Amino acid sequence: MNPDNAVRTSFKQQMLQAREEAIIQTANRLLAEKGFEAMTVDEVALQAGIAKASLYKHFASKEELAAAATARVMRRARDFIRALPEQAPPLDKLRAVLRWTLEVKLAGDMPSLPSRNSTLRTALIGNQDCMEGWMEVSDRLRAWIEAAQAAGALNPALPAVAVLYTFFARACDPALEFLRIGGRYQDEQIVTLVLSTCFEGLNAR
Amino acid sequence: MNPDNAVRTSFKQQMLQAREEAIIQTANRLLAEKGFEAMTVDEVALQAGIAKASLYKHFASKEELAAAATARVMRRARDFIRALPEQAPPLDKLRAVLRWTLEVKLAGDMPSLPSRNSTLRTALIGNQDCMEGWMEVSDRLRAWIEAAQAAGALNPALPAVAVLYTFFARACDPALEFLRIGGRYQDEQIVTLVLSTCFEGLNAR
DNA sequence: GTCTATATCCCGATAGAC
DNA sequence: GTCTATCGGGATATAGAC
Repeated sequence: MNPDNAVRTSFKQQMLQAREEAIIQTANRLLAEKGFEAMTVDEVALQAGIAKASLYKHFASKEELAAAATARVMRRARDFIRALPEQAPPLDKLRAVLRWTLEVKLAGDMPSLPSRNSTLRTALIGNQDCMEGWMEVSDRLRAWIEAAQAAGALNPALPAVAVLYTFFARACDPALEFLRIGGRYQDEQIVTLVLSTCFEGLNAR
Repeated sequence: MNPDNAVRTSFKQQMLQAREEAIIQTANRLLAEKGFEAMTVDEVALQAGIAKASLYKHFASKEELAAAATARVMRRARDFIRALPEQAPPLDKLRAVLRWTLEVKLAGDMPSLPSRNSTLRTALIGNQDCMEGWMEVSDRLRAWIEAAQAAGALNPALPAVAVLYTFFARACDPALEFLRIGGRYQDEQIVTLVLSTCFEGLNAR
């Protein structure tokens, strides 16, 4: 096997992977924009500059495509979490993760998936990348939550899992869109507001 | 015109209105269960025990049907708000409204409408009942929010509109479903947890 | 107004040539 | 693997009899 062959193969594979990444990015944006049900495979293919039949060579179904997009954002979250300084206070890290989440959502990059659709749930659970990312993210956040509670920074009366779910729920909080549509606040202010209401609550202190 | 005629007409109209209410209730439940896109008119008609063509005599489109369901829940919210004792502390009333909202959601009676679908948005804005209910609810809540802030009960640093949107957002908070699926908490505990995280925040006090 | 039956369209998925 | 062209199913909406 001559080297040219190897080079050409590698190049081809790189092109393929790049195209696949482009498809996933497009799907990701459309999922964020209109949700799983309203997103059509035609639109993804069109905006990705590829024929629909070609897309189906990469992903066996619309559900698998959405799962790939979900796995991607899970990987991004995992990487962000891993990159946080180990010795920082847990509460700071949790705030940083929530800030990151809100910024991704405001950037239009947070896929919004219905928790009700059963076929999609199956695809998400069946996707190993997706599940692994989710589990690592959950485990690390839960550990930080419990550490923050032990340190007296987070309310220890709340079950850790409830805090965790509260974080996840903020990833699809429509309050951000409401505030943006209102037009009175910049994205940075919106993030600060939601961070504040989430951690400090609505009550006066 | 003899009285019998009037009675019969009134009776017929009552029957019609009752049937229409049944249709809206069914749509409301399905909207809560699976959302606007996944809900089908066939299913609404089937579960309401009516032919689809008959349903379309009452509502010109799927969007108008969803708008009617939305108007209904808006009316219910308005009635609940009106019935609260005028002299109660604003914060108590706000907590009562949020509690009512969460209980309605847990009961499967809170229609979940995508904020992105443009045709649905048009129908909602075009529905006078829907808009009137929304405006009255918003106005009353905003007044209570500002009063609570003036009384030092709610954080005065938060814009009242941000607090308002936070309330509305809780009406479609997936954290409730997550907690229920987890199976470790009863509905009453879930309501208490979300109320606490919303008003007192996640931080220790 | 209610029904059965149907029109019409759109979408997910595939066939088959290249 | 990519394309054009198409299938098959299901959804919204309507026709027309009663």
